[in-house]
Amino acid sequence: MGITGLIPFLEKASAKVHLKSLRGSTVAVDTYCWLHKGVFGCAEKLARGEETDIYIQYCLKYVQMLLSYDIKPILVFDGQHLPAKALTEQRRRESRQQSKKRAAELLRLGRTEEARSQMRRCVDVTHEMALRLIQECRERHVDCIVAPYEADAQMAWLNKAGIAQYIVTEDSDLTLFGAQKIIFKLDLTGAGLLVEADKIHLAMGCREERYNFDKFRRMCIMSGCDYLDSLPGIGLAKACKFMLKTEQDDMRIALKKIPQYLNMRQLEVDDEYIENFMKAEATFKHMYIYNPLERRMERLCALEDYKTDESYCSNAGSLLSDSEVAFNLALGNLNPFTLKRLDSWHPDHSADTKKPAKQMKRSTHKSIWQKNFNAKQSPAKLKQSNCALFFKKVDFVTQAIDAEIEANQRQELAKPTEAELSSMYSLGVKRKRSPSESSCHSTPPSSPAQSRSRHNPFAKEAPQRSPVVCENGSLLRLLSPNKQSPQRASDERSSRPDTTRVNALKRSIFAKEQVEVRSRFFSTQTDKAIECKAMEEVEQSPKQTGTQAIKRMECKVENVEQSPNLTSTQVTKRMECKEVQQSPKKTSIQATNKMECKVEKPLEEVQQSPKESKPAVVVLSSCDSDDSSSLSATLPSSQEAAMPTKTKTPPKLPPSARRVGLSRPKTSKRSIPNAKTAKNDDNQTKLSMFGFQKRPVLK
DNA sequence: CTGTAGTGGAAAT
DNA sequence: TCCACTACAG
Repeated sequence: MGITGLIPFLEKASAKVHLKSLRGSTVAVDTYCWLHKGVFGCAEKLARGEETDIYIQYCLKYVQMLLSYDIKPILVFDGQHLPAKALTEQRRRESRQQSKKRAAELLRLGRTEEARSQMRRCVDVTHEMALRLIQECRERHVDCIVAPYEADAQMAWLNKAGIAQYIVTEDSDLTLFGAQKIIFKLDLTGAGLLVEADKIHLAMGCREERYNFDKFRRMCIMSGCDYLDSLPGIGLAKACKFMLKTEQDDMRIALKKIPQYLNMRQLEVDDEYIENFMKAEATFKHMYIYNPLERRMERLCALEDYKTDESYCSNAGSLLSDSEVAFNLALGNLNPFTLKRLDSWHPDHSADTKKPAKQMKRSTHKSIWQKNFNAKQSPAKLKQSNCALFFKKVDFVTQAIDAEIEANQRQELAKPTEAELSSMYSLGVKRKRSPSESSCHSTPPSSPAQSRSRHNPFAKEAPQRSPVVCENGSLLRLLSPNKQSPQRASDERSSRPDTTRVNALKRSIFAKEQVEVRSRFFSTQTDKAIECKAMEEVEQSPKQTGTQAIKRMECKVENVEQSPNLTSTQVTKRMECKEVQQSPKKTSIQATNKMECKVEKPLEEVQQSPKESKPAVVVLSSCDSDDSSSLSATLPSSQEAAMPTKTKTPPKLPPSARRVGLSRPKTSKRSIPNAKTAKNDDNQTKLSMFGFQKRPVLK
């Protein structure tokens, strides 16, 4: 449900966000989203009526994650169905029943796969399931609240009242209820998409002074929402166009002008549509919510605020006459539909009957059900936590949480700053030496099983000692002689013994000390074999792409040297470099002249595999006036060995001197047109920046 | 060409 | 339910 296409439409009002930047704040959660996803994991069991708590554990995982970032979660649950939605709910229930029957039949026929898919369709999130989660949350001192009607309105109110600064949901309707900061698509790594209401004008493409929130809400309702289908042929784009065109505030008049303004003569706007439009708008504004501080039901916005006629509020719910019932409903003690009593928890007399189980993390935030809860505290807290380097010592009941928060903080501290990142330019190479390499010949390709484990970020490698880092310049020169000057590189090509000597030296050093050399790739004979393969692909590239501005190069490098004791992570066996957006106009010399390498660490990936070495994107970018010539190599994942290490930008040398000695490989009978030679050189240059040597000339 | 509407696959472990 | 993709209408 929700508004079709609203999240993409709000792209300009949204930004990626991570929970770590929300420390100290309070987040209202649309728990139905979590429950629904959790139910998916155990759909079969539930369909068969078996006992399971998989969905509970799934939700608790999210709760623990929020707590670990010192975020106070408030779990919000749906309450009664609105009369407007009763029909659709009825239909859904029937469809689920049908799925259930079909699933049973398919099972009898032995068609398990099909039965499984039907079972997924028939599972429903019941209030009993919600209550189980609520009970688990109570033990953890995590606030829960059941909305009288829709959780959306309840969360928007919590946001408006300053109790929750953010809302976590998957339902785009939240924006229409007037929530200010909404996080969509929150995942278990803590990343999500933040949509801010005060940026909506950017998405609508209108100046801030001409924008008001009503325009946006009306646009969404026009495009079709839960309470009103759209007029045929009207979607978000047309609705937006119309709302920006009209200055008429009275929708009863404005809506009549839709056909005229949108040049859709055949469109008919009848009075029924207009009435329903007014009702839908009132539903979003005035739905009943529960105010836990005052312990009473209220409208999300007072009728007086909009001078709305109460007759439009027939879909906005009705006030429960018995405040005790309303209170217990909000606490989750009652089944919202039958009002049957299922539990009798009361915040005022709830002693901790049980001691917390081992490792159970408890929230120490103030409860919204506490009599002295003060909503104003939270924004202040938030303000503090906005400081990038703000680390607050949290007085947690359990050490577990404290430790986890500290771990998060350490992790962040360990991340290089932007300045540090830009000063890095080389690939860090985490090398592992395998015995087979002592012969300086390329190792045979690893078995599929092996390579799979290397590609699996969760695959565990043997624990390793912390690497000793070498930044010694002369050692670097020794180890990586072909980087120093083209002259040397070409010398090396002509004199094999040199290379072997260097390799032998490298090996001895690697064997004796655990050294991580902060340099670009070493070039070895093993590498040469790889390079040959890579170069073949590079050669094809100009041919295939011709004069296209964007070339893609993929070099697959296999069997790079390994050294088991260097880093906590893995082995380089395969490296994929993708060249993107390489301007063909740039000559190799230009490109070489100003080429620099930068290392970027995508934070999300770092976050995802904190224990693994950090994945890196290596960007070799030309520093020419325009940035079009850049080469970025994405190392597929952390266990790929080529890892970033710090190195200073190499000294600038005159163009000729800085050509890193790779002449165009004159393989085969393929004659490459002159026009393409430059490009080819360019590629070679880039390869050389990775430490690849010239492809041996084959005659 | 733009925008809407319809279809099929994925969701969790 | 949401997303990506495609077909179709204006």
